[in-house]
Amino acid sequence: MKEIIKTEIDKAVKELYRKEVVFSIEYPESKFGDYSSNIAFVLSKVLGVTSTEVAKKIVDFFGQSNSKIFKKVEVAGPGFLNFFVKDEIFSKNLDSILKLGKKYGQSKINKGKKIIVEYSSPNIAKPFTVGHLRSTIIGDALANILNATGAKVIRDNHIGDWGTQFGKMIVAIKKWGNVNEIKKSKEPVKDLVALYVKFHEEAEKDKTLDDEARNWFTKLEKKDKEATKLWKLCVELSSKEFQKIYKRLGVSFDTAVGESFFEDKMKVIVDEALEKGIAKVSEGATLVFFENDKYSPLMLLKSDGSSLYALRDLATDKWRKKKYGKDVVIINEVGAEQSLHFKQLFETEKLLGISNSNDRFHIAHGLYSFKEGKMSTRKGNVIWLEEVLEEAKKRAEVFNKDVAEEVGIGAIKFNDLKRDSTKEIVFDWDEILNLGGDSGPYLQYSSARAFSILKKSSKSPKNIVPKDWQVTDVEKQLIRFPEILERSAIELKPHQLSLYLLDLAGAFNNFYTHNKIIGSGEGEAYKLSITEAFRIVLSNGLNLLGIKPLKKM
RNA sequence: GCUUCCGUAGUUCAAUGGAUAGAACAGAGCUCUUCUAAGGCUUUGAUGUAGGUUCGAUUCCUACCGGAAGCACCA
Repeated sequence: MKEIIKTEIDKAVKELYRKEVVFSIEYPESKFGDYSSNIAFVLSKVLGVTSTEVAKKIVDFFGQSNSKIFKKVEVAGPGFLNFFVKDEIFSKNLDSILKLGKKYGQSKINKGKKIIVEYSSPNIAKPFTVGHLRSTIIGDALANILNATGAKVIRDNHIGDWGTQFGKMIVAIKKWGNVNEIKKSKEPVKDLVALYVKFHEEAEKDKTLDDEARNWFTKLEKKDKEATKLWKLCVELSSKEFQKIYKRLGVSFDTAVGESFFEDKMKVIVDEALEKGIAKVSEGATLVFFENDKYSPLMLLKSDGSSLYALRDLATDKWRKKKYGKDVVIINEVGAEQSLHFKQLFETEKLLGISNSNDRFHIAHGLYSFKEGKMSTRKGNVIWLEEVLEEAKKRAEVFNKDVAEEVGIGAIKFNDLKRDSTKEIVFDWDEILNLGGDSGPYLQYSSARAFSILKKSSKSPKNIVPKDWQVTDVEKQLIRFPEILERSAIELKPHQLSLYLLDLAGAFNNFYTHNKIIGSGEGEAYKLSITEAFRIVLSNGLNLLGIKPLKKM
């Protein structure tokens, strides 16, 4: 719709002034019309005429042109152009919603693009905690949204199954653990984490432990048999645990290649970087130094010759470009604490010719912070994700018990998706498991409500507008969905979609309380078709966010 | 110390440089003999400070104050 209006204005301006200018279309407060534009301000600057003057001319133009889409065009304030859209546009839009169903709102703005969305990416040997939640939820929604705008999306779980932490694990298992007991344990991952915590406690006292751990990782990189065996054990046990959680969250991936996979693809990169003078050896370690010390140096190899994750990331991206094509766009959904790492990484990739500045993105999310202080795996004060899911489910039982799981997950996911991801969240059970107000359950409830209305009605929806029908906010909101989806995709911000769904549901609930379908008046069938359209759009939106629309609640 | 991100109602969050800064929660008051009241309707209440750019600044720039994160062998 926005595009249509933009074209109309463009035509008018070209005819009146023979100019091409960049301007915007906005959704104003409802009394200022359905759409508004700042075109008069922009033109006023270019032409040196007052904005009101320009605005008036454009209004006159539309007044005479007998527009097919505008009921009314007005000048307001210092030169805003307010557009009132004809009522039949909205019912025509209902037609396309009812006809297209699940396809309504899908767009082609990203058609032909290949996009890798890397998200979740847990570190094996560390617990799956609320910390991993944000990346998993936001990344999944982002992937869905990009997919719905025509991109070929590759969902990539870049599992952290390599690195010094495995040296630590191996030392801990050998010193304080028992392989057979771990294998038999009901919660092997918790046992592993306990060992990981023990390691850090002991390492505080005994500094040689860290050296020992680094040694073991070096051995692992050199394919030492014992090291590899213990490493495999950790990886297998953790993977099982992760699969369980992903299943519960309803998240899946197209590929989940661990960091270890890139072990044999790193040497070439180091050689190339050294040869081109991009990397230098300093104090025995290999590092990339940046122009004018723009960023602090990026370490590729430790002085003992073992690799660091920056190098593995370089190898990963090089491999991705080879596998998926040079034009593939790579998006990492990773916490904001790694912002510097990604800046260094992107810069280095540019120097090495792996990527350019248009095809690498870091979507940084703020961290969870805790009232009780920082959460740290190393110290063992963590909140396990499973705990959170269970608590959510328990709280959601105040609704229909049959859907407690879906409602609980919906609450957790939406809590993350409704806000701009850059901000940090203070972990607060009441906030995260919020079941009322602006929440996932509210949307699920609205969806169940619409389902129920449609199910219980004896009539079937008919999209024929009754006489004297006043266009409602639901109809006006419904028409916005495709634009919101595109905006979400362009800005890489799922919260735009979330907030829209809240507005939409609010408009519907309001509509519903004031438009009960009773008796056999001529408006009933039309009200039902609005309800059906709402049901479709809300379901589409919730599915994109990875939240289950419910039929019953 | 340096760098990055964030400061908006009592609280949690919105606002592609636009109009009277929107919601939700909490508080006050209404609202179910009618398809889901876990709803809906009223109502109280906010841009950290000081400058600058602009017709117009929550948004951009500068300084300061406050919070978080990062800064060479973790990821």
